[in-house]
Amino acid sequence: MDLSDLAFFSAVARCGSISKAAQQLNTVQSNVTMRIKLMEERLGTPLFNRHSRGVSVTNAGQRLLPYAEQIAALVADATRAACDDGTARGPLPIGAMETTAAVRLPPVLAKFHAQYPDVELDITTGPTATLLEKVLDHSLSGAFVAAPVAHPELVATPVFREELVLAMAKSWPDIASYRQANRTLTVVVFRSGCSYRQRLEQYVSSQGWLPVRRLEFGTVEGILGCVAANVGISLLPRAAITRSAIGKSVRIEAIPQREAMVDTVFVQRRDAYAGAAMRAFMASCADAAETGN
Amino acid sequence: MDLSDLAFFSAVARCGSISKAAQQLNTVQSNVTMRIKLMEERLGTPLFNRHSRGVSVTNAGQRLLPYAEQIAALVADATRAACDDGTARGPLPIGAMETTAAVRLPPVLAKFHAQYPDVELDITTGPTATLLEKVLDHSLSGAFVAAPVAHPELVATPVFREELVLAMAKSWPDIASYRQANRTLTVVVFRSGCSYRQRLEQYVSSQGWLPVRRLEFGTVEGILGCVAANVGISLLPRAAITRSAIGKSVRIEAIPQREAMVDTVFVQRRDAYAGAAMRAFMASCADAAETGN
DNA sequence: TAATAGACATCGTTTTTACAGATAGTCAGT
DNA sequence: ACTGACTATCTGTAAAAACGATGTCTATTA
Repeated sequence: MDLSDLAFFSAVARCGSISKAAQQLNTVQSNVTMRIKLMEERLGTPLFNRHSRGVSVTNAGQRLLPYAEQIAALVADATRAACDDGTARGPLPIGAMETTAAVRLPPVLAKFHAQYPDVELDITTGPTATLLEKVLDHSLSGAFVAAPVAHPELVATPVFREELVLAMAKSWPDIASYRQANRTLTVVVFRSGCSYRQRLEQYVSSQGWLPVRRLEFGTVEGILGCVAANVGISLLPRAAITRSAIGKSVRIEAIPQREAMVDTVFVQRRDAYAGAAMRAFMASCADAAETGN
Repeated sequence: MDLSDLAFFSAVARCGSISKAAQQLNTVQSNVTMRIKLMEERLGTPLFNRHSRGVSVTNAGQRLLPYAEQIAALVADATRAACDDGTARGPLPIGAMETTAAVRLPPVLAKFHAQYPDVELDITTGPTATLLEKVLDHSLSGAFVAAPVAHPELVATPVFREELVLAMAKSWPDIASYRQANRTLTVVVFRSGCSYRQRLEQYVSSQGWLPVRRLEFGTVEGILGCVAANVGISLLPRAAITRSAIGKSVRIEAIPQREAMVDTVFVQRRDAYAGAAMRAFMASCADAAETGN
């Protein structure tokens, strides 16, 4: 069994079709057919059921599939490990929550890039759940997400600590009045999956502020804009508000410490190879965590 | 990078020589040279330093080596997993301590073989330490060794419990006399690495029986023969003595419970794929552990 | 029911890659 | 300088992979 065989197999399994896999692999269908056939002969067991609308993986294929993926990931790691001569360079795909990317990362990235110009940083923002998935499937080398993270395949290092505060327009009425009047409260939140959103909803319901109307946004600036425009209230890291230009025109109201404090951790796959670029990046983060926190 | 590339690389690294690796891989030297060269080109980093007496791995090679081995092991696992159609068959290399192999295994193996004739059992005996190494490097699928086993990559299942007893010739003088006379005691033991041997030496020294002369043997029968011939005393599982033909002509003396009881566990690699043959074998063991213990 | 479209299998040809063998170059020890 | 043990390179051959065209099967559709 060959590495390209495994790649062919994975592609066919993913696509559920030999023809589609051939396209994706930049080759012709007969080729893929042959390779799969050979593979099946060598293994002595069929990997796919053929039918008129494509193929479906057999039980044997199901058993093979996770291995194929793990092996591919390991080989990728191996090449990285071998090429890694100790100088930080090459691509470094990192994920971050929107707020972290907006508030904490800019100074870190600026310094890091100045120090290691050969590292091609690629920051992807998204909610915690999405980021974790991407780290797990190797499409991100690491990510900044909200604690706690408990997954056997991940390791988390605390980096930042945020105080979540309520943000509302200066002219926003006293919150207590909503409760008394049982008026509908509009909360401006990040898209589903964001852990800050969960905090806010939890807090809102603990305060008995239902019913609630939600407005979703993908960026800090978007949310703050809405808040400033008197659309609703939100829950954001204090730093995200104070450091934003619009932040000056919103009112901040603290919530109880126990519900306000949230740690931002940097997660990586436990088994992934941390190359020089990665190690340097983590060192920079640790630096930032100590000084700027 | 190809799987056979990794095999070539591993072989060269192991042999420290391209020529020797070529022999081992059943191919010619030029071939290996070329493959390694291509590999180095593709990786962009040299993997070996060439000198007149062979090659030595570079730092990059050192980093790659563990991956190469892990990937090879994974691929082997993957093929097993794919081929495994639920019927137990194929090779099943198992390790066992000498005493376990002599006393506990025969009935288990007999029954297992009757039930699963297509499994090619291959029992290797050796001391615990050696067996654990072999399980770790994938040359054994599992092994019966003395508890406790604490290794992150291994899982251990208790199977048998043995009572270790002192064995000596019928005419052997009272042990206390040795201590009083400060005479040299001869102990007949398994070769180094056996955990029963450790127990015996520990017990002997705890009793203040030094000085001691050691005689090493590799088999239960050999040890019992010596013991019966009045050469010395030994520490063995009670069952190993009572079930042996020579056992009738030796005297058994119990030692305190706390030092006598030892568990035999079955260890496997945590990450290895347990095929149908393996699962069936473990079921048989569990059976034997329940009924015959 | 016959035509059709989409999907996999098969076959012959071409291109690429791997292999074996022979030869040349390199370095340490004598 | 010679020798022995290695590795690098070159070359023709053999094997394997890729390609493109064609065949076959089946579910869908007119």
